[in-house]
Amino acid sequence: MPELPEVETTVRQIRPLLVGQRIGDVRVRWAGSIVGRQVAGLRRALIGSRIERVWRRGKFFVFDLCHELRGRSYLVGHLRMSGRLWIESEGRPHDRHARVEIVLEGDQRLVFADVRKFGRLCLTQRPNEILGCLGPEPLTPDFTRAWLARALSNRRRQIKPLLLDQTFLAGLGNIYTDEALFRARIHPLRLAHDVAPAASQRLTKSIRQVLAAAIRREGSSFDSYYRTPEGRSGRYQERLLVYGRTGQPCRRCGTTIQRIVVAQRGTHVCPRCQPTPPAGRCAGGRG
DNA sequence: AGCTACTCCTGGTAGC
DNA sequence: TGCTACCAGGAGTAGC
Repeated sequence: MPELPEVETTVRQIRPLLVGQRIGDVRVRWAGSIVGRQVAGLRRALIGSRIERVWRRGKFFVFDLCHELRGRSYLVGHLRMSGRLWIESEGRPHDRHARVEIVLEGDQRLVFADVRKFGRLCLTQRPNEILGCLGPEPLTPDFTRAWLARALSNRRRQIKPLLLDQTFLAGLGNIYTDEALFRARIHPLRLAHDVAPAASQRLTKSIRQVLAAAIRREGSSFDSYYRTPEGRSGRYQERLLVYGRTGQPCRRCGTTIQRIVVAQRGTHVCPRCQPTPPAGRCAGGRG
């Protein structure tokens, strides 16, 4: 599932092919991919616009657009579970999961494909209405040990659902949350305010490390859905320490990796490296 | 504030 | 082989 590393990889690969291009046409093959199903409005705004910038915030990708008559607008998108972006020749037969196609100059098109149809595109003049509520970016200087320690101390909430909350920290999903918690030796059910200072420091570092390493390997192709825009599988799944390793030995201590459910999400833990919080030090969920 | 349950979806797979 | 049933999961929302 696309998380920060997969979206970053996607943006890096499509950016050089998109910036400076003018949009010639837009084909919406499934209106549900457009927020509010405003297909006509989306087409009107996009056709004739030039793509000025392609960037990422959390798991969102953003195209800054400029139209000679209509001025500036922003296409903000989210890949959710199974969304993909790539650029291909207009001559190719369309992919059966293509939901939106944006026709560019030079006989090329940008394809937004999405098997499970959870992904969304939103055209807006005010991207901050979508992006403004996101927490800090974990790979920028505002994400520090001091910030995380203070933010955790304020929250009475299980650490895993907190890390998945995009308004708390932007970009982590199920895979990299499990990986970061394992590396920091924190059980996912531990209450945020109960994470020890040393563990909080390890967590800051492990979040940065796991995301940076995953970007270097172009993300994780854990299921068959994620491919880079250039058509390759990610290579970080080979490095995963707990995610998807239920029943296999922990790479650190050899104990069998367990799968539990936390906040309705499949969650992978090493019961020895990530000891279960004592009773009263974790809320709700089962171990 | 923070929990659970439900919704949106399809492809893959288990069971018969 | 072919059918049904169920599951995964990011994020939004409702209800408690």
